[in-house]
Amino acid sequence: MSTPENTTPTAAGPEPAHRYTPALARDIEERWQDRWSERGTFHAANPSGSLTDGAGGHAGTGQPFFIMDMFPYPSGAGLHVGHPLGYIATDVVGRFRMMCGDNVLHALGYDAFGLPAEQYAVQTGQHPRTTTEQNIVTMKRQLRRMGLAHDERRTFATIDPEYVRWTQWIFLQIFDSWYDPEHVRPDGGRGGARRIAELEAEYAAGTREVPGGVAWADLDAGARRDVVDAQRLAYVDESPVNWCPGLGTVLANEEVTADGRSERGNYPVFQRSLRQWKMRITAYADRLTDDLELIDWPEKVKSMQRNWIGRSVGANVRFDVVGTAEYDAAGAGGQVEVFTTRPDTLFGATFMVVAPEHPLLDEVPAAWPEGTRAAWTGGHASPVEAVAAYRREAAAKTAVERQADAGKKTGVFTGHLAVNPANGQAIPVFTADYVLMGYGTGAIMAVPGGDERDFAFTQAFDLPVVHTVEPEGGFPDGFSGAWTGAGRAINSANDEVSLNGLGVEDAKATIVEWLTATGAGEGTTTYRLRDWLFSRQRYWGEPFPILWDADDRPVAIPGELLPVDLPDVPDYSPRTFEPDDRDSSPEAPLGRNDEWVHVTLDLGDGPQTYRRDTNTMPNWAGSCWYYLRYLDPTDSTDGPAAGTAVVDPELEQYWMGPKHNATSGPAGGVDLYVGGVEHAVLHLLYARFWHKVLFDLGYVTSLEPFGKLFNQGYIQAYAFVDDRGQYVPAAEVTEEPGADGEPVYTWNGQVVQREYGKMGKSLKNVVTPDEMYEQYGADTFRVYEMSMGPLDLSRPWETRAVVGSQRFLQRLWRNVVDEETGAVTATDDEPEVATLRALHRTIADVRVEMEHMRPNTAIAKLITYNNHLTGLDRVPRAAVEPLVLMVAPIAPHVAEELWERLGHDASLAREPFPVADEQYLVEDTVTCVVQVKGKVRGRLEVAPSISEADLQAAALAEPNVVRAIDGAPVRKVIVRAPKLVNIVV
RNA sequence: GCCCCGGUAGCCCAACCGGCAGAGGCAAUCGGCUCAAACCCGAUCCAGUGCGGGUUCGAAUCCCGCCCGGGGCACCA
Repeated sequence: MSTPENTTPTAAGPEPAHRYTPALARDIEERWQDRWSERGTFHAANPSGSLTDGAGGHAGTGQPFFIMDMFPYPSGAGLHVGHPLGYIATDVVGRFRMMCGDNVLHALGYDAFGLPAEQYAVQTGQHPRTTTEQNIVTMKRQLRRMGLAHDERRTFATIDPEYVRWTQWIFLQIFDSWYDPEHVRPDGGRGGARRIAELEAEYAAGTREVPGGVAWADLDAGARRDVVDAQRLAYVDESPVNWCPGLGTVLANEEVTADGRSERGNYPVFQRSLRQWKMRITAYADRLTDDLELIDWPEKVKSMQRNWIGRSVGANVRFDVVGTAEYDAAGAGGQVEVFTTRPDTLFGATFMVVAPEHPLLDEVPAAWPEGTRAAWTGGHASPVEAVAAYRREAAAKTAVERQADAGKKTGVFTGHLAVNPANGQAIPVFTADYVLMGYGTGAIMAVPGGDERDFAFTQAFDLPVVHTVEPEGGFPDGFSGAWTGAGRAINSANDEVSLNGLGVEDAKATIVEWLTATGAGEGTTTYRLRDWLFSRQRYWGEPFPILWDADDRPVAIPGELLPVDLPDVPDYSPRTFEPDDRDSSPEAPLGRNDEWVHVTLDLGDGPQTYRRDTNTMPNWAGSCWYYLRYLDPTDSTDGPAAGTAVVDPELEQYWMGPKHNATSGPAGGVDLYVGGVEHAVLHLLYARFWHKVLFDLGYVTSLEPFGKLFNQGYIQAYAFVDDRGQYVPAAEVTEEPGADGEPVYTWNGQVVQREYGKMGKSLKNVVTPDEMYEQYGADTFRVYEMSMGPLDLSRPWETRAVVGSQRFLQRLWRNVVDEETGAVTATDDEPEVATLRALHRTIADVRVEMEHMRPNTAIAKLITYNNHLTGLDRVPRAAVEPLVLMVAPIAPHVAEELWERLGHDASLAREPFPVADEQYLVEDTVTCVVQVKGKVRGRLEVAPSISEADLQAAALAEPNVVRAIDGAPVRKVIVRAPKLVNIVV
């Protein structure tokens, strides 16, 4: 891309003194940015407390409108032009809503804990707080220069001690809660978080049964705590977790990709059994799924969340196993429980499959039972050998290999036989890696007649197939395989129950009823979602506000002792390992400061020695609740609730409560949340979970944190590679048409190839906002970003096209100001009717486009109208002032400047957005298109009110139309007065 | 393999409930301004809507089947 920029005035050029140049734009922009700050123009007014608007008033009659951008991460690399797209978009919406009279709350904080900040600090050899704070300063400067209408009093960073305090406070609320599935919530729903004290009280009173059936009174203090600790929403648990040696920390499932690597850094991840903190997000699985109905989010993101939660309704069925080591002919072997979504096909279960890790396989028969077929044994002499070999093989397979083998069915007979509870048949139990230990019960009943995978397995292992569902009208000719579609049950009856003839849904209900009655199973629901692994072994995160006592049980640090600050440690870089060193173990950097770790405190029963928890929270913690901080960044120090809760309830209700304004839904929440789709299941799921806990505990009234979500597209860029595959600076590449008409790209005389993708340092194609401010000014940059296309679409950056936006603003400037003298040229003449028509048409259209977040088409209409004014000899003030106001949300600095020069003292930030006058929207005449057989043959200028009959007559008389009909008989005439007539001959 | 989004001029993109394929911008060409050029001003050029069917008086738009690009999920019982 060649960028022969020549917009900078040079000494040689006779540049008019008052032209809207980048230099003048800079001057105007910086001046207005200062004024906005000084006047508090964008201070959002709370209904009470110290945060008032710029004039010192509390929230008035305007409806509250809360806009948010996804939390930026202050990266050391600085911004490129792709980053601000969403910020400009929200700014445009915010400024527009403000001009429509809303009380707009828009601020921006910084998500500053986490791996990249830590890695950047380690690289540069400085403390992460130092580099992070520097990065924030840089980013703030870059963003301020863009003219964003943020309330800067409400900014913060997650690393601020006052912020950490509340992150830890919320953790303690979650720690102090358990989930009661029977609890009736304020919103009428069933199931919710309750305080641990209530659980203890119910145990003590005997109104709730203690797990294990013991009596509360018989338990000592330690045992009681164990009972309670196991039920907390934040709990410590020893279980298989994702251990990533390359990062030196454990990771949540959401942070591991499908092929078993870390999302960040792409290192291998291993399953290790470790004692770690978890959050009981699974308790909220139903609500997290169901409440998606209540919010205005892209369907794509909703489906990704539904998919991730993976609710699946079915039944658990228990099969007796008769082949256990201590074989008992009476059937006293163990039982294996399977999960199935198709209990109606139980009669077709001709074998069972358990995951290689299934505990049933810890003991298998010493010899193959009678009836074992050759294909089942894998050539092994005994089940013991066969199973051991297969388990070894499966364990050695990486997630990637397992992935690649999907579809190929491997497995082996375990020697166990199980009894199908429906028909009493003994069926073989196989182990195969297509059954996963981590889902359902780790065991399935295999129904090859109704499941493709099970059928594929029978093809490799010589197993019988029984169909239990027959499609309407019988199986197709020559059908063999699994029938997964609708139909009626067949082959499904025993002495007590018959499904035959029933449809799938009725059959499910009938068999579940029978299973429940006989005790062989019951209806159940499973989820793909697992509890959220919440601890990390890194330095740069929030410490857990938890102490471990002498008995190694967790104790909450009292609220008044928060925040727990990060200790100084000799080395804050994490202990990392060879990425494939699966036997390594995590080591928390916080543990390196002994003085910090060991504390003596009096928590009510005399001074005791405690050991601090040395984990840190994942960086999702800070972004789980930051939207609440914007509402109440000062802890309402002067309000009645003064710092007793994470947010003043009055403020939460005003800004976020259900139906807090005309467009807010039943769940309430942020009115517009803009960000990339990459957080679809991480941040957005975690934040919803925390919000629901806070709801249950009575701290918030909104059911959901984000009422409306919008995913913006990405700004992409071209990159160029030479013959050796090296990237060359994109800005220095020139483009020429080649011999075949295709463009040829050259750099320093050599031909290079063009690629399309991200903007990045290593791709040598970064364009920064600072360059744009320098070459064009912030307003031009904003107009260009907004005019490139619809907000939700990704599109390529093209620096040389920016000049179009600059020309627009220059023409607008010239329509008000004389370039030579600087004098205001707008006249007090009454605009002509044609101009008024154009103006009011523009107002009406721009309003619609702005309300639907389509700044690209709004800008197109503004340009059209501006071009109309350019064509006039003299531009009337009454024609250009509304244009200045309409431009203001998009190019606010130049609009403010023109507004002031036009003689207005006050900022236009809260000036009412123009309203169209209906009388200029009706046209004198409209052009009616006359089609003959769908082809345009003539046009008529007619009155808008023309009747269908008159229009038809006029159309049939039009000379071109008469010629086109050419005497053929008219069969039909379609009239859509006043715009269209179609004549069919 | 399944699901979602997209495909309109050389490029980025408009086109509301099916009704004239073009709002805007970039590039290109020509003209005006200029000693000349840039800037600026004016004008022009350019596609029949990825492909094939269907419905309709009429399809970019609705339906069916493909192709291409982007994204998500992927042995989930």
